[in-house]
Amino acid sequence: MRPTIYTVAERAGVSIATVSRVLNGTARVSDRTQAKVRRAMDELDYQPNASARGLAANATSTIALVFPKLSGPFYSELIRGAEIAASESDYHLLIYGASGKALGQDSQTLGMLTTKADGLILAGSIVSHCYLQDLQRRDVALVVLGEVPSDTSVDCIQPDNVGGAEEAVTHLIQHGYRRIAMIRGPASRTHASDRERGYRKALAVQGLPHRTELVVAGAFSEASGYAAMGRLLELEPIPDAVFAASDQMAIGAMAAVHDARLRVPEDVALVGFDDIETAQYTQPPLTTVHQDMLGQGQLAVRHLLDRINRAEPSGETKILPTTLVIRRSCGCADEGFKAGNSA
Amino acid sequence: MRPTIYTVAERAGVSIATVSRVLNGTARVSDRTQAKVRRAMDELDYQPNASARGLAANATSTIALVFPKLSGPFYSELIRGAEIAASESDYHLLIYGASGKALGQDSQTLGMLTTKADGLILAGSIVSHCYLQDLQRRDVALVVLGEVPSDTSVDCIQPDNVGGAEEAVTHLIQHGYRRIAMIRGPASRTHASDRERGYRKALAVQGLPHRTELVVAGAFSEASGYAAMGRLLELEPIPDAVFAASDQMAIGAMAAVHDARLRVPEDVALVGFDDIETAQYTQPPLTTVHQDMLGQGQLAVRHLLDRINRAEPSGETKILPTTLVIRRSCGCADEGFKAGNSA
DNA sequence: CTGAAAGCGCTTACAG
DNA sequence: CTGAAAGCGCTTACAG
Repeated sequence: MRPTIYTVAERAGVSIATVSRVLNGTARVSDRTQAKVRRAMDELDYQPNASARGLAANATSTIALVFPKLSGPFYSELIRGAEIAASESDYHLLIYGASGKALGQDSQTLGMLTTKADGLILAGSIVSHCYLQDLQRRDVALVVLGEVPSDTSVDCIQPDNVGGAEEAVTHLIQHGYRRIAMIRGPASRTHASDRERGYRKALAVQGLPHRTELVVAGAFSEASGYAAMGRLLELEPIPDAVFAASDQMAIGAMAAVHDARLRVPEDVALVGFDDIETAQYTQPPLTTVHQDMLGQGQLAVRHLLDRINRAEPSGETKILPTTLVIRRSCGCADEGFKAGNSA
Repeated sequence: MRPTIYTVAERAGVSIATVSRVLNGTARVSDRTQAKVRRAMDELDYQPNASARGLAANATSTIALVFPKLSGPFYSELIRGAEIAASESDYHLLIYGASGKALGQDSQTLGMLTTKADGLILAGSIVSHCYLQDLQRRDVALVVLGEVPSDTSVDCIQPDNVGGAEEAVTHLIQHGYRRIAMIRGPASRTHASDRERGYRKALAVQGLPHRTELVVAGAFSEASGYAAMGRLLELEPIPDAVFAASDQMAIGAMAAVHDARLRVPEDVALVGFDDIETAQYTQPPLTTVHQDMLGQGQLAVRHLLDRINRAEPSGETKILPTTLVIRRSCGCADEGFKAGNSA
């Protein structure tokens, strides 16, 4: 039915080895032969079979991107970045969302993915320690996006949580705010504690005291940010600025301020972290720390391809810089949006 | 190195055919043998090779989801829906973003995908007419998400553009608005003209005249919505309500209203279409027509799996219902968000 | 219920 | 520069 490498070889009057060579460019083929083969392929509309290639070459030209749950404001940019970098190298992207699966099943699935793809990118610290070790033992090419158990030696990619937070809080201090609170994330997440570390560091560098009552915990969600801000507004006096460890919490916090008949930034300034798309559209637009998910996706793929191609040693963690995006919630005035946002 | 079906067979003291049978459940195997085989598989931590299976069975258990460009506010929910439905049937999802590729190359890539996946979902009407015909001729299992050339007979899935628009405009009329404008999409898109059709239908049903000066064109982007609203605000009198054919245009329009020192909904009411995530966070929150991208993704995969498994005839187009999400930009009062949005 | 064997469509030493 | 041939790890008639 479908043309195979045999059909092409026959039509071109050469052996299948030769067809394979022009297909892959793995060896010199004379120009004349090459031309004959290409013509035959064109005429037959030949498509090499990916499974056969995968079996023979022991390489699939695909990368699997695994998510804990396929939701949240981040993963779309991540996928886009990964897809861009993958297609640059003629790789394909297999998406797996480990949504509601039991752990045991997950281990099975990761195994399966391992034969469908040449390497795995694990996003959002899904995989428990033992799976990681298991995958490493099997010598699966691997990179983790996000947090990683400290005692494993997997390659991993992270945003600069400490530096980003420090920059945000320093900016608030430069505005003249002195009573700066923080809504932090859950203690279990290293992302959260890194961002708190940045907050403290900024205070220390600028010579401000660190008051524990100004740090309240959230859970990275809007609702938890709303509640946390509620608690901060009961302090006397209320903080003059708040740094939230995620935009979602900042958005919740902003609603709490509105509901208390106060204004951002006049009564309380607010800065978030992440720069999710929504941050541009809050009222006022949210000043926040941009973490480049597109770039992280690209970097993850490129790094993984490196590991697939050269079996280098591993264990490094790459920190991607963040940038402070200044909008209005911090007290700065910005341009509004008719300027940009074309298309 | 890695265990194969031979390793397992040897260890279990059976033939590879038997191992294959318990792996796939394709034929009765006695309980005793089955147990032996399973134990051997466990002990060896055996993972069947996907490429070998693909080659032998001529089926890959994967579906490719192809995007014109992997961006915009929709595709993430679409991917999530597709992934959920795929994993329910033990399929995997291959993501391909036909970003900046030339058309010729795309044809090549679609061919390649065809051997890596058992079926294709084409999102956002990327594929020109001739590719579609080409794919159909090759008998590739196919479903299109979105617009489709009217003279082809591919299966396709669409939101109820006409009905959704009609419901939105009817809601505005019930609010008492009479001078209702529309910001439409580009004429080339059937989505756009379907939504305009719904607008006209609502006016007609409610006995309102259709004034051509109240319909201005946009390009589905924020900036074009901003510009379009600018033109509407020059009319005398200005419209008392505006239906925008996309949320992105509605968001641009809202900014134009603010910049003109007018208020939504007091001076102009506003309704969008799509219900992108941002719509909840505009000020005021945007009333809009929700189109269920998650559901469309799931439906697309299920439909495709049907076609893969039973080679039924094709050509139908499924219309998914939309729902009007009432927030505040239309003039209704809503609850605000501290109620919902937990986690 | 189980096995021997052919075949899926490629890649890649090995010769020449 | 080119070809003959083995092998990748499965599935699936065909026998029994």
